[in-house]
Amino acid sequence: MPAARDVSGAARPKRVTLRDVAARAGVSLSTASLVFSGRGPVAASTADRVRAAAEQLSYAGPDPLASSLRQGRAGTVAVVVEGRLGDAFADPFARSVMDGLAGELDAIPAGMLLLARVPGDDARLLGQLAVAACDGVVFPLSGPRTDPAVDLIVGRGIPIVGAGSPVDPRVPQIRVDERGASAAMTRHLTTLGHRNIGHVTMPLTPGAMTSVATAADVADAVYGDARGRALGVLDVAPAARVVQAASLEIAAGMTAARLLLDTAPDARPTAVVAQSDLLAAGVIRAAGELGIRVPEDLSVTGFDGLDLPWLDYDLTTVVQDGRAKGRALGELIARAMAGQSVSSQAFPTQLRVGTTTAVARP
Amino acid sequence: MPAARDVSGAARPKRVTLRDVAARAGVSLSTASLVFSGRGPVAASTADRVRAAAEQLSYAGPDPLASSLRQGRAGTVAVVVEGRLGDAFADPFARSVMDGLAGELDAIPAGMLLLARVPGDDARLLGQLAVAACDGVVFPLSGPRTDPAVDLIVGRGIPIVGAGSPVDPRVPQIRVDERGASAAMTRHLTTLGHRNIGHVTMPLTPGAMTSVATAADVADAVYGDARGRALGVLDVAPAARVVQAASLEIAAGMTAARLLLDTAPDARPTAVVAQSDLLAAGVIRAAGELGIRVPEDLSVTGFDGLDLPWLDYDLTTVVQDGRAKGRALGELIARAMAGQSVSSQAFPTQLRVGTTTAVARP
DNA sequence: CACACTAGTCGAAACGATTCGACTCGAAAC
DNA sequence: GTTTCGAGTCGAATCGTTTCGACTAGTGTG
Repeated sequence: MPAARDVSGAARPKRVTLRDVAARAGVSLSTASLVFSGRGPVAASTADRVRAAAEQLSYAGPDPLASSLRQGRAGTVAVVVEGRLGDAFADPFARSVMDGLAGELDAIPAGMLLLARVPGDDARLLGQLAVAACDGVVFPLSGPRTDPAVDLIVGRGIPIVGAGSPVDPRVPQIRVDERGASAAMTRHLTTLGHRNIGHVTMPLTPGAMTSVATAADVADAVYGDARGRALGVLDVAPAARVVQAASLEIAAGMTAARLLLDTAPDARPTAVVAQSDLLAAGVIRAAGELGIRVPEDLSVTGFDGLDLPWLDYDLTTVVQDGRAKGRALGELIARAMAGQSVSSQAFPTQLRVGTTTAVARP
Repeated sequence: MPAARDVSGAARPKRVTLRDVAARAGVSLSTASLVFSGRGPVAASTADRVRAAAEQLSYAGPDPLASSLRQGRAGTVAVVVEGRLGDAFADPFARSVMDGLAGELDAIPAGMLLLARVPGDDARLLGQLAVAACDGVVFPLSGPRTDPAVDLIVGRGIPIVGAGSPVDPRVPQIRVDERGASAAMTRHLTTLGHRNIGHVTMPLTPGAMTSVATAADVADAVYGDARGRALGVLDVAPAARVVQAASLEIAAGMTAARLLLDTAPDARPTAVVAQSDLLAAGVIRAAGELGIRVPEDLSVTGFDGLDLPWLDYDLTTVVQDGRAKGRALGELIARAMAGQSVSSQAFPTQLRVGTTTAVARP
């Protein structure tokens, strides 16, 4: 057979395979395989000969694809993040979850295939999942409550785990009691005497714009954690005015906050529950620009428990350990991939009172 | 053959393959393959029969591993980030590069296999690269100037591209003139009359601690872009005092800045060149805490051109379009994977003067 | 009516490894 | 002296596709 030629016309030498190495070392293909996998008993002298042959032929080790096919495992876990990559990782909490998850995947060991659900192009994610070589799929971040990808992945016989979404009996979860934690936070504020409470939600639906949200909007929310947290607020403060932020960024929190705060002082909420720390930072910033003092005139709360050194406050927030959450997800998918049956687990949060909440002014 | 049984003892039905589908549809294996790949002429009626059979057997499409093996392409590109995942994405500029890169990989199309160079565990990355199924490797972020991984990857016959690192004739680059841009920035300051200039570098070596760096430290730096930027400063201001930050975070910039600023006012630099916008933000913050006014008492410059809405200044900085850089990297690896010969390209930057630099006080 | 051509289909040969069972051979056990 | 055993090695089957070349039947051309 002549050497293969690629489009550019350059001669491409035939690839060296384990067969070539075995031939050169004067052993059988199977023995050579045993040397590289270290799985069987091989005489030291034989092993050396094989390795020497590999060296001479500059054989770089067994082809991952062939190896994977034979072994029936891709050695890879698909991880789906919500939104474009640059946005998905803008949230420090998301980063800490991913960090913990990455550590566990390393330990399996498994590679991490990163897939993004680009807003407005759901088909792309489905297509990628259909052809992706992976042994498991993780949804580590808040995503849509229902997801057609689940059918597809289950159809391929691959285990899935999530962090609250997609909601499906076939998807074991590391589950945070968003609603309960959010209700507890709101109760903290009512206990301080706040009666007029505003709420800034994360986006309730993909492509959300900054807007006032009705109870129906909340109930119909696509994103499960935003929905849960909003419901928690409404459980305790049914009259709360709810504003949806357009993204998780500080600027979005500012914009949303203005909808609540830029009004007559006596109609203005005395407390704002934000669904994330970054949104809370935006609220505080917007308050500052409007001359509203925190916490004297306005109490502000967040969610996640981030370390925000540049914030001049110690934010009252709901602390969850993102890295631990990521690790828990990693352990869950590892067990599922090992064929063990796994079930959803509760993940703890803790209310931490800082300097951004105070008793309501009389 | 009896149904395979896994460790847990649960019966696992034999996997349905294209062969089963073909048999059920009453066509040959090759024809069935043609239906799914859409590569050959197939009668519409035949195609329908095959698809119907697939539906009935709940066949989810060709196995990616087998398909990849046969086609000789993994459909995946490995992307190496520096440091733990949570840290690597803490830098907004890194995120924008990754975002642009992800977009181009989608277009190839290719999956993105994310690998992290965890500090202190170089072996892990090597091991992962040795067994990872991928058609190309991208080093989109600043990494060590030399990297043993290059030999490994080249040995496997896989193309590599980078953004300035690793420095190796076999690695085409999207290259920024770090040194020139940094020198231009420093010249901006000397033109404003600054004579005593401080410099805050990104980590020069893995595991760096906050510390004063000598010219030799700079010359020996492991990380290429930190080295280039520092050399640029020293080109114009050879007497500049150089302090190395321990990370890319704001807090690290603050710590480093104190080493320069917490001193007698007449010995203190009148300008600080920081190697990134986030470090610059830390410098500004540290100055504020020390009662040093920016820009009246101290000019501060950054690098990258991030959008920092929470910073009360318009930072003087070197703007580079991270997303475009990521796209350029994606195009480069795409061409290399297509067998075309590719070569390094220059990537433009632009000096943008903001409100953090002013003429030196007399 | 012979001819070339195309659309449609198929069988068989890869792709590059892993793994199972069988075989050989010398050493230890009885 | 036979039997047993384990270490070491090997041949062959297998993983699930894609693709190449060959084949058939029908269609249009001369």
